Amino acid sequence: MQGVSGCVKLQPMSTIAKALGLLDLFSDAQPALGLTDVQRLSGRDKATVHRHLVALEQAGFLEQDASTRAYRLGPALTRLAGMRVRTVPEVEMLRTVIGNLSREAGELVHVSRLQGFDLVHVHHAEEHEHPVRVSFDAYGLPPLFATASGKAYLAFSPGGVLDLALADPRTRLPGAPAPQRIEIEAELKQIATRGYARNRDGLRLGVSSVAIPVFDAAGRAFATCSIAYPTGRGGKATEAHLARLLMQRGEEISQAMGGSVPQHIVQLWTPAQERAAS
Amino acid sequence: MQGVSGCVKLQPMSTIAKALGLLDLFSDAQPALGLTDVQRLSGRDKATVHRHLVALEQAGFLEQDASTRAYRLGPALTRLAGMRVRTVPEVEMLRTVIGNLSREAGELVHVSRLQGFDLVHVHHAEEHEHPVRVSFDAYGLPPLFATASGKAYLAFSPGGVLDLALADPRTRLPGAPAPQRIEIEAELKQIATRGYARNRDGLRLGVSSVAIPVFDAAGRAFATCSIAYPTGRGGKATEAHLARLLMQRGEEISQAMGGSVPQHIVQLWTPAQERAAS
DNA sequence: CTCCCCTGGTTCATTATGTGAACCATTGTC
DNA sequence: GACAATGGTTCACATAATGAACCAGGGGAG
Repeated sequence: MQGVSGCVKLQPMSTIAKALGLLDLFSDAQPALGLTDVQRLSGRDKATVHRHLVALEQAGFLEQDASTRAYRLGPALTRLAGMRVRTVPEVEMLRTVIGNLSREAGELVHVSRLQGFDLVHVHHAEEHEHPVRVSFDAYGLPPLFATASGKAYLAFSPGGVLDLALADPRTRLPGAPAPQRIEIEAELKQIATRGYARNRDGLRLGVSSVAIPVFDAAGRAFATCSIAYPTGRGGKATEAHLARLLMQRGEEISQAMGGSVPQHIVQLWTPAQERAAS
Repeated sequence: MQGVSGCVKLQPMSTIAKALGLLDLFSDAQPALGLTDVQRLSGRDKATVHRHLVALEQAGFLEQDASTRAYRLGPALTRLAGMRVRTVPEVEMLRTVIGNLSREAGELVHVSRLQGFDLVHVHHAEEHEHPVRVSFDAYGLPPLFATASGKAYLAFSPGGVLDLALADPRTRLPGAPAPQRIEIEAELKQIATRGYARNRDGLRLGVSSVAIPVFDAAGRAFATCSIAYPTGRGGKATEAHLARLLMQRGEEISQAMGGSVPQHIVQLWTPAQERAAS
């Protein structure tokens, strides 16, 4: 029954790859696996699997529950991941994932981090060949309420944050009237159920964008990722398309920055059929 | 020159262990290593090291900087660590590390998490043989200002938290007068420079304790770990000894819960001579 | 510019190392 | 008490890891 895996034996997979591959069998749905579970899922021989599991356990990548004998992810992972987050600059962590997103979206992608109520630029990527491009200022601090990013952040933060943001004049465009609390609340609620925030010509004429929050390890929004595009490039369909790409990459982006997306938002971002195919 | 490593060849280290061992060469001080760096540090052959590095990279445990060709810890670590934090209950994550601490301290060890200003019990360990033991109530919610844990948390949290805590009557013993702001501030400052909080007979007569905060991935205090002992068991020397054990394990404890200790506090907790020997 | 040394990376014969069918030991269920 | 799970171990076999020697590029120093 096993051994009929579709892949051709091009270059004989290293034992290291095989062992590390076992870690990918653990999931949110199945966080603890017994020896035979792993054996079944991997399709490899039981003895081999066992030796690999022991090796991974000795390195701290797995740990074994004393009573059930089941294996689960080990403490070395948190240790090393912590080190990575501390030592690798955010820009580096984001480069590939944001680059890919920009390439597949064909538009400008931004990541900003929140400092107080300022959206400070972290990284951007513009890997496309459109002759018409959106210009931007990496050093500007756009007001929260005038951007998709700002609204994405507020929509996925606890209620108190909105109160503080409304009280701060720097969160709106200079000269603009204070946003109506009731209207904003309705819009944020929409965003929270839709999964992403949008903005059409709100900050600069001719520039639209969609945005989602980025979550830290505790599941709190602390940054945002947005795709900006010339409003002329398309209507509702374009927006929906870009938003979908963005949400598909949402989990990857939070993970790249050392965080993780709360489960209920993962479900919001992942269409049911895609989730089924994993 | 190599091969003179002191360890006897009891059981020939698996290639998996060898490869995973390479990850331990990365540190806060040296977060990026070139091929020859790794080769030197590991003492293994260059070709071997290279194959291992490639295997680790392909699995996402390392990534290679495109320009410098140096390797650094990869994104798979944050992905798996996030999964571990989500799926493994806190109690499980803490069991071994807290158990060890209790064994070496010979006293009761507690971990509590902050929910609002309540210290809710997460896990405890009591791995010792003293005939005299400290009893405790896992379901009680002791007032912040009456415990070492509470003060440890406040001392390592931003200033605004103290204001809120002072305003809340639940943070003090029923019937007790409100703490004097100026005195509390002085004590917290002491704790912050000393590295740990202490309590002698403050909550219950005959029970003393020392405590440190536990930090999340963003370096914010969100829980505490304390050692409780009968006041009669010793004086200042005992307290200092237990506090030292606690601080030595501090980083491990935060890491076990998926967080990491801010660098300046690691230095506070680790005596200079110990840091040199790594 | 050439030489030299130091990188990162690759080759290929040798053999140590990982492999897996068959085996044992426990546990729990009918 | 038979049976079917589970986790774990053994040992002959051959696959996959090893490392000395090799290549290629890049940056100083002279």
